[in-house]
Formats: sequence, structure tokens, C-alpha cells
Amino acid sequence: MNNGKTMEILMKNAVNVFNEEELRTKLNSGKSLKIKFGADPSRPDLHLGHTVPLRMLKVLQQAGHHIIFVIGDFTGMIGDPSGRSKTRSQLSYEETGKNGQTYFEQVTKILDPSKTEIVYNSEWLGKMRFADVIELAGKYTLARIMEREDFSARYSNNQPIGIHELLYPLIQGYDSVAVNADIEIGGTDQTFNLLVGRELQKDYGQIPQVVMTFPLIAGLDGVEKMSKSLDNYIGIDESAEIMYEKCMRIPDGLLTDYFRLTTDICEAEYTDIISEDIREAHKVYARKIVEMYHGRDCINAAEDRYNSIAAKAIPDNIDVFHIEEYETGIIDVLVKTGLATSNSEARRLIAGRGIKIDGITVNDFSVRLKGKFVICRGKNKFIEVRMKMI
RNA sequence: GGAGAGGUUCCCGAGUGGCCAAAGGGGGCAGACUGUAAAUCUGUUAUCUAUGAUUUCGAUGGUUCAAAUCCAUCUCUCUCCA
Repeated sequence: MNNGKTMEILMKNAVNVFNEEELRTKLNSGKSLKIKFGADPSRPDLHLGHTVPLRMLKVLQQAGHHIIFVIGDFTGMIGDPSGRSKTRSQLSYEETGKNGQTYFEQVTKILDPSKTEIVYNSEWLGKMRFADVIELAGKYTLARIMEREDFSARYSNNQPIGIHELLYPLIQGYDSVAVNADIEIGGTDQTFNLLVGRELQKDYGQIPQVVMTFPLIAGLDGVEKMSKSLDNYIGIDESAEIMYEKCMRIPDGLLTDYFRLTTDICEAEYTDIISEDIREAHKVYARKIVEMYHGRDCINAAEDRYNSIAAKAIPDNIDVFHIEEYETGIIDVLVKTGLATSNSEARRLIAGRGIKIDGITVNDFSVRLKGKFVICRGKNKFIEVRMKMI
């Protein structure tokens, strides 16, 4: 891939580039550049939202550049106390190491492992003495930190701001100094932090990194950004069937963004399908995503399963749950299989006509069950139960 | 160091002695409609051996026939002043 093409793809997707001229110069220098990308160490469960910048990293990789993943294990080990009641679980060295490994396995579904390096920021942050921290803190001013909108908003609303929180941008920015990054990539929510890195590099006598930010995609709820904790995500580790199903649930208005930011399908092609038949467009997207993360061979099975559920039929390969009893009540079965979390919830679901056995709605709490049957909650949770046979 | 405001069920937030398992909203779940979308409407959202019982309103103890509500102590959080 030539530099012009690389530049074009980056510019097309980036929200902001600081700044474009520097980027062009660096790309044309002929050097293999160091591209920094920061990663949260706590939960290495990547979803499609993460793939937006990852795909840009791939483009850079294909142009011969070197990716450095900085795992923020140092901050992970301190634990961020801003969550109030819960003290965030502190991660051990083994855990962060393991998470890093998992992370690597997931990102290499997209990236070339031979050009991808993982480093942990505890390597340098852990060695800093207090004097070093003071020196770092002295490079920035309160006024500049307060430029960050969330800080200033919290301040004017009399919300607490921890001193360590003020330091976070500096800590993260220092990572850029430590790895001497040429370019840093991140989501638009990281803009401020990335720019701090750029400023700090100047202070430490380095050539400042080019900062590029990319859009965050909204999750399946259509409002919030995609995130695991909001449960509105499509995980790249999820099964082909689940992926397909979730893709079909993407709100119509967001499909264009999903196509643009998470696939290679060209603009003309997807805009055509979307304007013609939005339903078909979802299918095209779902197939593409399954293909990307599970391979072409998995597409048909995932699609068939989806269609059979949509037709209100029971899918072929559903989870089987064994109960070591000959006979028991419906409520017991719901709780044992995890379809309900308590007897009360089980009763509620039955009262609300949300439970079916072999396709027939249950309307009596006292139903006794035995043998083999398929039980479902709502429209898409199915479990085949096999009781002990006589 | 001083002054003040707070801690309510998944979240936000009402509730100042019985009608409180606790308003309202959000979110979740289920139903209708549909394209397993969105929007809309409905129901539901502590637990249990279930027309009843048990536990829940930061913690512990107390007052009372009766406490989320009153008192004491403790604890945590936030704001302001110095």
C-alpha cells in the first residue's frame, strides 16, 4: 500500500488529526513509524467499537509501521477510586500478564502479530520516584488540565475531583514519552489525553507525536457508546450465531456507520443496499461480520439459526441442560437452568406468559415436568432440558 | 481545625411515626404490534415451603403498641470557611 493511499484511508475516517501536515511528513519519511495505542488492562473483551481504531492500525501496519500496545497495568494496579462505594479490584501481576496475553490474541484477529508489540506501562511508571512525579506534574498547569470538559463540568457542579484524577492525563501522556511514539491513535473520547502526550513529548525533547482520533460507535441501544458494561456491544469473541443475531438488531439509522467503520465494504455498495432494503442490508452486514471473525464457513449456520428463530421455530443446536431427577416442577426447572434467578422471578415470568415449553405457553405454576423438552424464555433464550430417565 | 449537607430497593430520586416492599423516572425482563429494528401501548421489576410469612432504607444500640422516618453512638461521602 502506498503512502498516498494510507493517508487517504486515515483521513477519511479520522475525526481529528493533529496535525495533518506532520502526518504527511512522517508517512513520507520512509521510516518505520512507532504507533502507540493505549489499552485498558482490566477486561480484555474487545468489541466492534474497539475495532474502529484497530482497523486503522492495520492500515498503518500494512504500510510497514510498527504497533505498540501500551497496556495500562500501572493504573490498573493502583485502582481508580472514583467508583465510590466499590474499591476497584486490584489486579495482580499474573492477572495483568494473562489479560495482556488475551488482549494480544484478540487484537491479532485483526492485526499482524509479527508487527505488534505489547508493553506494560508499569515497566516505566513503576520505577518513577516521587521526584520524577513532581517533575512530570511541573510540566503542566491546572488551567490546561481544566480545559478538559469533564473536569471543568464537574468542578462547576461542585463534584469532587481527586488529585490523582488530575494526574491521569499526565500519566497516560507520559507513556508516549516512554515509548517515544511517532503517532498515537485513539477514540474521540481520548482526544485530550492524547494531546497531553503530544505536549509532554515536546517538554522532554522529543518530536511530538501525531494524534489521530476516530469515532466511537453507538451500541445496539442506539444511544450510548458501545461498551461491555452497558451490554450494548458486539464482542469479537462471541459465537457466530450471537454475532449474527446482534448485527440484525443494530438500529437502522446506525447501519451506515457500522458499515463504514467496521468493514471494508465500499461506500457505494452499502449506501445502495441500505436505501433499497434496510432489512437486506442488515443481513449483508451480519454475514460480513461473521465472515471477518469466524470465517466464511460459519455464515450459513448462523443465518439459518437466525431465520429459524425468526420463524418462531426452535433452533437446532441449543444448549442442553441435564437435571438429575426424574420429575420436578416448572419453577424449579427455570431456576436450575438459570432462566430465572429466583422462584419469584420464575413465577413472574410465567404470570407474564413469557415461558414456553415445546412451543406451548405455560400458564400454571404447578406444572410438573419429566423426560426431555425444550424450554424458552422470551424470544431468544432456549434451553433443552433432559431429566433423568427411568 | 470550624461550619453545613448527605448515605433509600439495579441507577437516579421522593418519602419527617402507622395507609411503606417504599411515589416518580431511568434501566432490565415479559406481552401486543412488527422486521427478534425503531417508535408506541400493557404488565412486571426483594425473598420464600406464597391470598400468608420473612428480610430490606450506611452500621449498631435505644424510645414506641408501631421506625426509612424520633434519639444516641459509630462510619462513609460531599461542600464551604480558615
